[in-house]
This record gives sequence, structure tokens and C-alpha cells, in this order.
Amino acid sequence: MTTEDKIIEAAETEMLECGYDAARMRSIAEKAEINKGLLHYYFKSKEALLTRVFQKTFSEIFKTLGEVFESDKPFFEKIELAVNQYSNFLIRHPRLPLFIISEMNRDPAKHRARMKKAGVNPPFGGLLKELEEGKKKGLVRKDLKAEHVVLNMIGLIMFPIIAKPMVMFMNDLNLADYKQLLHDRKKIVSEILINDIKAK
Amino acid sequence: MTTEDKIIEAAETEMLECGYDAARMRSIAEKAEINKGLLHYYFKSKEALLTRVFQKTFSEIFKTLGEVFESDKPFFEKIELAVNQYSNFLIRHPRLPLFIISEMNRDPAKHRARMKKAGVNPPFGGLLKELEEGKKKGLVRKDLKAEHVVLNMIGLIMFPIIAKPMVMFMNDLNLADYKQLLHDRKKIVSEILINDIKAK
DNA sequence: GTCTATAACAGGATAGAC
DNA sequence: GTCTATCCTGTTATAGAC
Repeated sequence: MTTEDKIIEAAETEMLECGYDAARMRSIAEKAEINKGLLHYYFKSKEALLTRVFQKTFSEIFKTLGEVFESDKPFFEKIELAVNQYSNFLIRHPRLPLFIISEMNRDPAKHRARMKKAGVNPPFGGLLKELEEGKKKGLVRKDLKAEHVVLNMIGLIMFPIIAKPMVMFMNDLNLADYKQLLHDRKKIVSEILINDIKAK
Repeated sequence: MTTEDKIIEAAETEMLECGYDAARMRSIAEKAEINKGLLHYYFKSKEALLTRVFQKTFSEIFKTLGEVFESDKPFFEKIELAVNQYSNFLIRHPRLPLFIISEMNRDPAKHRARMKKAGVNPPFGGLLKELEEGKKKGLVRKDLKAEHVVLNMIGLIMFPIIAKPMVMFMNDLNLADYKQLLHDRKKIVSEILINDIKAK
């Protein structure tokens, strides 16, 4: 593992834990087991480091969803699969979504420019195509809008993850209860989505 | 309007705009049109100021939802009403939810203690009671869990608000399109929720 | 209560030896 | 490529005049 890799990993850990503003170059250097000077040798500024971390995390957060819709399973199975895969991914990486969302709000113009330049594009093409085919076959509700399907899916899955402390507090849950709740939601969310998509 | 009120309002504006870590006492003083010294006369630390801002915003974010379930409308109308009211509230105060969520993640223990001490409690008692009554009357699906209804509602409504830059980017929307999308979602979300709640 | 001035410190960034 | 030492700026917070 190269020094640069160690730095990026350390920076990701620190920034996801604290957010960009509270992340400390000192702390990143310690996590990477190097000194601050060397940190600036590899990345000339905190901002430059953020760019790399953001690119990495942003591509990760959509990869899972994209892959599912590449497969050749029946459509409604794909929805269920997507919900399961994406839930599992976020359960394993719970700090990712809030970091991305906070960053995009902190400086929308900058991040949009970055993404356009990098050609990054949320890979929902597969889902879109499949919805249209489903409508033709009469499986999918005709007035369904693809963008809302995506928003519904992400909102339903993501909210309980990013609002973990609030969810635990509101429902008076311990950690085990909370994990169980996240697990239960996979089925619940799948059913809601499929129910909404299906032609009546 | 007292100086203290001006300070709290200025602090809320600043902290919601930038987040706690990036919020500057200097900038809060300027917004309140006083100097930094006086700011510390009223609030001895940034942390003390945050406490007040958090309490204020946290109570606001649940008030709207609580009120709806106090009324004596038919149950499914209340769901629709809640979705509309809450959507409108968040459209008017788009920075509130991300601030609350970020804060609770930044220091969960502190905020939980604060809320317990203040006796703050998300007011979903009304919804809970009504769901149970609905089940008895056969209007509501028997295996429905109240905590998931709340999570579904908030997730569906809140995500497109806190992820505004991402939503605009993903769907290539301008501001007018985005506002329209938020407006359209009220009906979409109501239908999804009611459909999920109704006994088949 | 309100102001000015300044302390005390921590942050990111740089220079230069090795 | 890696380190130590240091600069410079901006931060919160305090002291003290009015």
C-alpha cells in the first residue's frame, strides 16, 4: 500500500467521521502514520484532498445501484435486489450518504463542476429503460415517473441510516433493535416500491 | 425585538447556512448587527449558542406533524394533510432537516441528553393511537408498524429537500423544474403512504 | 449593556534539512 | 520521499473602558 493510498484512506475516514469542516489535517496525518509535512507534499491543500475523497465516495455510492440494473433478472426482482443490495451497502457504510449530501450542499457549484468534468453520472439508465419496457408490456403503471421511483427508493432506504440517532431516540431503541429495524425495512421498502410501480 | 432575539435569529441563519463547524461567531455578530464582545456577553460560548439554536429548530421540525394528528379529520385525510403540511414546511425551511440530522450525528450523546432534559418528544402519539383504532375498524393493514409509517413519511418527503443539489444534477433540472418536482411529490407521496396503510 | 482591544490558541500551509 | 521547525492567518474567548 503506497503512502498516497494510506493518505486517501485516512482522509476518507476522518472526513466521513467529522465532515469536511471539522476534519483536521493533523488527524489525517496521524491516521496515515505520517507527518503533516508529507501530507502537504502529496496533496497541496485540504481542498485537494477533499476532491479525491469526494470523487471516490461519490462513485461508490451509485455503483451498487448501477450494477443491479445491468443484470438480466425479471424487473420486479431487480427492484427487490436493488433495495437489498443498496440497504446492505449503506448499512456497511453508514457515514457515506450524509457526507455526500452535506458536501453537495456546502458547495453545490463546485461539486457539480467536478462531476461534469469527471463525466460522473448516476447510472439510472438501466432502470429508466426497463420502466419504459414495463409500461409497454402493461406491467408498469403508465403514469409512473422514473425520477420519482429513484427518489422514493433512495429516500426510503437512506433516511433511517442518516438519521440513526434520531431514529433510535424517537423509538427508544438500543443498537440491536436499531439494526433489526434496518433489516426489517428491506422487505417493507421493496413491497412499497413494487406496489407503487405495478400496473393496477 | 431584544438583542438576545436578534442574536438567536442570526445564529440560526448562520448555523443553518454553514453548519456548526463552519459557522463563525464574527459572522453571527455581523448578522445581528452587534460586535463580537456583546455576543459573548449574551452567550458565553459558541456551544451555548448552539444549544439554543438546536432546541429551537428541533421543536419546530416536529410541531407541524404533531398538530395535524390533533385535528379530528378522517384518518386518511390526515395522512394527506400531514404530507402536504410537512412538505410545505420543509420547502419553506429547506436547511432545517440537514442541520438537525448533521448535529445529531456530530454529537449524538449530547443532543440526546439535551432532549431528554428538555422533555422534548417527537409527537407521534396521535398517529400511533389512530393506527391502532384503524386496525380495529379494519381500515388499516393489521401487520403495519407505526415506526415504519413515520420513517416512510419522513424519508419520502425529506430526501429530495436535503439532497437538492444532487436531485437537480441527476435529473438535469433548473430551479423551476425542481420546485415543480417538490410540488408534484406531495400527491405522489400521499398515495404511496395511504396505499401502504390501507387494509387490502 | 455595549464597545474596543487583545489574548491565547489552533488551523492550514511552507521552507528547508536530510 | 520524508522529516522538523515555523509562518501566518483566523478562531474563540476575555479584559476592561465607557
